[in-house]
Amino acid sequence: MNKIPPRTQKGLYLRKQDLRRGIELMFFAYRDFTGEADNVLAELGLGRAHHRVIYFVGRQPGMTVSDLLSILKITKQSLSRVLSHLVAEGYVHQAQGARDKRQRLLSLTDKGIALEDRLTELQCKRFASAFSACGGEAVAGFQDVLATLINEEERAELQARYPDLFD
Amino acid sequence: MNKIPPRTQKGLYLRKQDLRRGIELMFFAYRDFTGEADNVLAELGLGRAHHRVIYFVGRQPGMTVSDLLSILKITKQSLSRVLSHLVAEGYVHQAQGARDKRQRLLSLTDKGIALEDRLTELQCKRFASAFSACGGEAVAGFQDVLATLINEEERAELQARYPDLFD
DNA sequence: ATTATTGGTCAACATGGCTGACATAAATCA
DNA sequence: TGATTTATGTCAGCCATGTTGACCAATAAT
Repeated sequence: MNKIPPRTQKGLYLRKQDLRRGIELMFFAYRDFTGEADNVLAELGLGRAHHRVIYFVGRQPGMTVSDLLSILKITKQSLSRVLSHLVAEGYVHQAQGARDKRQRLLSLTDKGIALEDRLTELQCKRFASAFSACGGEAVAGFQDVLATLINEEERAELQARYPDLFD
Repeated sequence: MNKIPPRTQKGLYLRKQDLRRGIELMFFAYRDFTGEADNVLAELGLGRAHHRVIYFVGRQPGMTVSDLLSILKITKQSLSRVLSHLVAEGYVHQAQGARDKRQRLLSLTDKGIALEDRLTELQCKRFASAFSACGGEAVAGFQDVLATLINEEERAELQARYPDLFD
């Protein structure tokens, strides 16, 4: 309806130009955010999909394949390929579930932990540097906007799984 | 060196937990940010790679293939495949350069403009909604942190190309 | 006990990155 | 002018990572 955004203080960041800047910043920042880790992974014959698995298994050891599927939102067939590879290469350990023997409870091996540390350290350094440069107010805004960009249902799921994600 | 971040006000957002939150928010937000557009594209037999081309050509009509390559940072072979498809399907027009006849100056056809509008509108709505919900301070922080996450050289290039990206 | 659900695998296909080899035309330099 | 560099493109093939479909096995539900 309002092709021209309101001239109020409130609307000054809702001009088409500002919204497009959001799109562009997301594209460029995401690429560089993942780039360094991608390089390390490539040297090891791994890809970004492997990284995601290692990251989330590292964060929540003992999780099931189903847990992981609901976080990554890919098909179990896609995950299976990547996961099998990580198990074969000795990054991830699968243990039979006690309650349900079909389940494979996932955890990182020492080798997996070492890689997770290395990759997470790379990305954390980037964030630490950006956060320091921008300050606490900016960090809060960054977190707030990113959280709000997430689909509502998804955000509810995540909130349930990781209560501290949206402090 | 300091494994434990400083206990100062300044350091409160530099705990490992906060940095990991950054990693996770980027992952989830980026997925949902691209998700809706991906669905539209899939219906048209296009992918995210086509979207990027359409977006940046729409933003800067008359750009060359080289310009596009330096923005997207993929190989010309990869771009060629996607670009040929878009030209064949009538989304993108190529004109011979006047100054340099080797160049193909890229622009969107009416069909391309319509698609770009549709996709950008989807993503802008998401941003407008998040920006409104979070407020101007948060938006400024969001932009500041994302811009700082970009590699320095890359940021310099972008600054030169798009002077208003980092206002 | 049968059926439905859940957890996982194998096979095959598509997209979109990549490299290498090569062609062609235009611009630029010695 | 002739040689080199630049811009573009093509073909062929590889790899990573998404997708479906068919299927198997363990558990839960009736």
